[in-house]
Amino acid sequence: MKILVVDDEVLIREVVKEYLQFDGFSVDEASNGEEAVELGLQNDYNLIIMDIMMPKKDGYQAVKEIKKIKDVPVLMLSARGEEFDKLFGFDLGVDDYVTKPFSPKELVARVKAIIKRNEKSGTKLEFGGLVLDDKAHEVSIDGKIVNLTPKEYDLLKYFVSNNHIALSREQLLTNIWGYDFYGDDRTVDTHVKTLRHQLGKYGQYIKTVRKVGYKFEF
Amino acid sequence: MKILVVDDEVLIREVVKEYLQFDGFSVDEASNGEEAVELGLQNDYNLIIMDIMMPKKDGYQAVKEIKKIKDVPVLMLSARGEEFDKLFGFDLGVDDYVTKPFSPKELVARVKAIIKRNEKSGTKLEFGGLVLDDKAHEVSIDGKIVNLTPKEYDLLKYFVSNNHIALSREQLLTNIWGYDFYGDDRTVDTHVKTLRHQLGKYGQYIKTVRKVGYKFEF
DNA sequence: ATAAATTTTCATGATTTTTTCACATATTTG
DNA sequence: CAAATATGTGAAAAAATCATGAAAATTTAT
Repeated sequence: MKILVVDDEVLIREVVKEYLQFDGFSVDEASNGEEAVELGLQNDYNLIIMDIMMPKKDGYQAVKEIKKIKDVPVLMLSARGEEFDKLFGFDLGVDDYVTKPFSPKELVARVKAIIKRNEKSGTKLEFGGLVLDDKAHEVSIDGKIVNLTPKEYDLLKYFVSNNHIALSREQLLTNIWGYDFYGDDRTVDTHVKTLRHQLGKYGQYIKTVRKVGYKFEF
Repeated sequence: MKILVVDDEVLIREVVKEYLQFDGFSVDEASNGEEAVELGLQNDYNLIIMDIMMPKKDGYQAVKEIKKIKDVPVLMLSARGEEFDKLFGFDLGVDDYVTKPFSPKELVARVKAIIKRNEKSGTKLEFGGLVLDDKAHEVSIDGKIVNLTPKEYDLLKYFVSNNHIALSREQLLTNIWGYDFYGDDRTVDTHVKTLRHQLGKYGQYIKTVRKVGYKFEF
């Protein structure tokens, strides 16, 4: 769960960050609209918390530019007195807003509410930064999508859904390749090799179980 | 546009009602949870504004009972200090909340925001410059209307309403062509080809999921 | 009824993926 | 330690899958 906090006041950023991190969110910061657009387009955030009044590029403009390209939820921070109408009248597609000064607790509650609304029911298997989204048929490491071949994907899925369980080559073959696979046992080895390589630092979690096969252990 | 305002304090109801009516909403009132449930089930409201602390039946309970039967947007009113977590931790499906004391202007802004959200979801699906207006049965790219064939339209609609979800050819065939289609799987491929072509630079967002099918991913 | 538009089929070639296999490296056993 | 056994690796062969274009079939409009 990644959130981008955009505000020119470092103090506010820090407080918000702390609270969000306490609740398990990973937080990036930007101090103005330009930085926000840059980060917002580069990364996939679950939410962007955006101040309105900022130097270089204000919050309205930044949101507009990001939303043009990406569909990401936005919560606006506005100083009390700033026009609400401006926020909603203009079709920015803002999900929520909070007026300053705000209680961090309330902010976090709203953040959770937005994320919940936007959550596509989780068929996600997560192991640290390794995420397998079965619905999307997609694997990512530390937020970056890894392109796995179909077999690699199936293999990984089978591994992670059998965390801590040693799996024989035969078992892997019958369950992933199908009962009618008559090829070489060692085919598994090759796929484990490529999969380990694809998973980078998470490759080590596929452990070799000598004389038996392999197991995933996180 | 009909809104139900539920609060045991008549003064609050009156103020809220006045502001909403000024903005062209039609407003009903209820002074406790029981009345709220009754009215909520009888009428079709675009929104229910619900206080939490009330005699006879509290706001939580009332919302729960109404939501069980009907899918209607809800905005909760909570006294400052009441637990936010309770609202969101429990899966009530509340759309927003406002803490007392609130500025009527803010309340109205939030009301408009909720209604807008719920309207939008029915008719227009937007992904950057790609807009599918289901009411108009029309697709446009960067403001320019694209002439899609019926199948292309159906296919795109199914894709975008399943953003981030991998769809098998079979799934696409049964859901778009109908369960009684007995033709070739590969028909899908051809339509994806033409659709991609029609969508120009947005064609790339229909991704091939090897060995499975396709997915739209924006 | 004829023309136009749309949908479907299908064969082709390009591309990606899977498998095999030989050799390298590591571990266990006698 | 040496032999035996098991796994890691790279490259090449084999296989599978997809994009594409064109033609046939079907539906819709004129």
